[in-house]
Amino acid sequence: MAFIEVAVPVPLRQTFTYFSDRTLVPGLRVLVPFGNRELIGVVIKDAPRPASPEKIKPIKKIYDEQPVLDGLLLSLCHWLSQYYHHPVGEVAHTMLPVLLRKGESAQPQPMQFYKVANSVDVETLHTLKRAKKQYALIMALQESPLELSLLREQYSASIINAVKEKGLIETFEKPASIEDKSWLGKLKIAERPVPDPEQAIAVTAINQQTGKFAPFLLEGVTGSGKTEVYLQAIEPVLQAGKQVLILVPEIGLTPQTVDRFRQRFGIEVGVLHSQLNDSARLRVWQQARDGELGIIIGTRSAIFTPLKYPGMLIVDEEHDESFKQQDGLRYHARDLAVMRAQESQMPLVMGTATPSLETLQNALGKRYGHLQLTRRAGGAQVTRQHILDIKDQPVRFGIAEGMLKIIRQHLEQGNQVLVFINRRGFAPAILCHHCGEVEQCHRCERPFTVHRGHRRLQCHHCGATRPIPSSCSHCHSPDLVTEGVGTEQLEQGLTQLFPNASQVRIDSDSVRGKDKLQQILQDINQQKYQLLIGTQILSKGHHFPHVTLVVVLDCDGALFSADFRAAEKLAQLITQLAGRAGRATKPGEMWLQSHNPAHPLLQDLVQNGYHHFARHALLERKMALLPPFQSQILLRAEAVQAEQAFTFLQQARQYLEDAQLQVMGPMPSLMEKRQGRYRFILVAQAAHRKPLHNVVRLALPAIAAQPLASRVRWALDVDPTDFT
DNA sequence: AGCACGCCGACT
DNA sequence: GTCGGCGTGCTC
Repeated sequence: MAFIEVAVPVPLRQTFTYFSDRTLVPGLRVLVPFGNRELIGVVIKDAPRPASPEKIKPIKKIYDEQPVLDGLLLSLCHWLSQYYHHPVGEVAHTMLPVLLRKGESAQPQPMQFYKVANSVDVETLHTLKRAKKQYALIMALQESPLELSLLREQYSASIINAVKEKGLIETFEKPASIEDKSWLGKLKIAERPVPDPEQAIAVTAINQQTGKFAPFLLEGVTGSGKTEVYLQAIEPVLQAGKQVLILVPEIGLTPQTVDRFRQRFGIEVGVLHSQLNDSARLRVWQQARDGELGIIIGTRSAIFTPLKYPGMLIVDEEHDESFKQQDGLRYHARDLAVMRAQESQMPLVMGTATPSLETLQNALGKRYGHLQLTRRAGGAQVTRQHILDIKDQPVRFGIAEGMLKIIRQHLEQGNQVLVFINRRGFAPAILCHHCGEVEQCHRCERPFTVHRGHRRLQCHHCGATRPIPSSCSHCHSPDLVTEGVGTEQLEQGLTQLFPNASQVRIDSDSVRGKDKLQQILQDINQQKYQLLIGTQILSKGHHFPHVTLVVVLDCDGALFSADFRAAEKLAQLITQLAGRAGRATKPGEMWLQSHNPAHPLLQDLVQNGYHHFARHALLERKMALLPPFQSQILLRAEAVQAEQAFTFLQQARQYLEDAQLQVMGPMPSLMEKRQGRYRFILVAQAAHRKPLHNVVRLALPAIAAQPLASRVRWALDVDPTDFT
């Protein structure tokens, strides 16, 4: 008889003890009775003899022979639970593919194949000469048998059924087997370009660290060939029979990206993206665990893929926000990559043209190796950036008069124009249309946020509020502006202003659906549209050779946002956008509309580029006592009755009072109300991670035990990136 | 989170 | 008289 500690998927910060007639290794899935239901939990370790053994229930079923969380992933699970202060059972659950959470086998499954029936001869084929598609299917199968799901992707159900009815094809099963490292035999390196000196230096630096924990920031301007560095850096890793895991942003996982890796090495690439179905996902997971895949490319959650032969980790577009999970276990895949690289003693390459300030600070502080690519391949020209002062200018639909003229010029030359609305982190600041002065909190020197509902300004740093003023505190002009324009308003306005230009809107609403985005992007590059209106999505990974003008409308919103990261995000966006437009023969220009053309961050960005901007922004963060120089933990609460959420945080605040911590709030979240619930946040920060986490760890049980804790929805967010 | 138990309002 | 509203208490 053995007592076993099991992590159960419930939001309780504890494990539960069960008994079993045999000892169980950590990481196995087991079925356990829990209250009046049964749950699938993960074995954590042997438990000591419990104080009250009569309460202990038996383990009902053991799912695995072999742990689904190996030693390294299990220790990552514990780390996650500690660091993100999240219930260990939920962490374990999040780390597993959906089907494994439901009790599916983790072993390779026999695969169903279709082949041409033995009875089929030339004559029967002849009868198909009018059924072209059926004929093609048979010919394809004659080439080689195909797997069920693969065949379904290429041929419609009616065609498959038709030939099946005629008895022309039959299924057979390929027994499950583990083809450990089978890819190694197929590995052959396609011809590769000669790296330029900077690329060569980067590749060499990375490869000198094989088998060691070695994080690198690969800071390379757009078009400088970061992917080529990845490709050449992983070459010896693969040749040594080790695996490479590559994380890419949500939107960056295109077939082209995958093809580039597949073609260079001639081996199958495991792909994990958000639209993949559960069984395909499980198969890649299993193949990676059993060493059957050399390269795995995936989005955020791919960081939990087990690797039998861990060789190297790559995080592409390291700065991308999609690496941070925004609900449940709010982990950051880039930070987890660092943990995994450390655990498995392997190099980690984080590549981007616009490093996050967190990573940049680590690189400047020599904790990460810092590799730079400053040269653009193929003589591509830099998009010239300008700032358009819109103080006192007539503005129509968010576009200044002067800007309209420039747009018209580009359209008349038959070029495409991209109008970009920056709504991210949009917190309406109030500023003077005459002098550009922004109303600020005197104590924090941070802009006030307008809260229309209460007709008040509020400082999102200290929580102070005051009424909305009627005139500018600097020049006394009554012409104060707050709100930016929405996409729809802009779209209507542009139709009115440029009736002859066909336009398309690209935001998360208009591109919902699997291939919609790819289709629109294709249409854009075939010049079916002249005016492109868009948000975030446009800045990621796609290239628009016919766009010669990029207009960014609301820069002020980001420069004076209550979200201190808004300026960094704006700079990343502008830089990424600038890299996407134009080409060698058709250089592009970019115009940024602002009431504050002299703003140092904006000036720095336009004149000296992101590289320079980021180093300045770091200095500002340091002076303002903000991340990455301070650690933050955010407590969110939401409730139908605003009062309840507010009071909950107010009470929670008491438990967080500590000399080493600064606690701010509670204050309304930037987006005060969502889905009928009022949302508030409380921010705790400290210069050092340790005391902050210690205080939170001690306070949590008390916070969770508050009567209001079960009445409001609340959650912790460690290292928050989003204050909406 | 779920799920049961428990105590007060408008229905067959 | 019962169905069901959601408050609160527990889960090895």
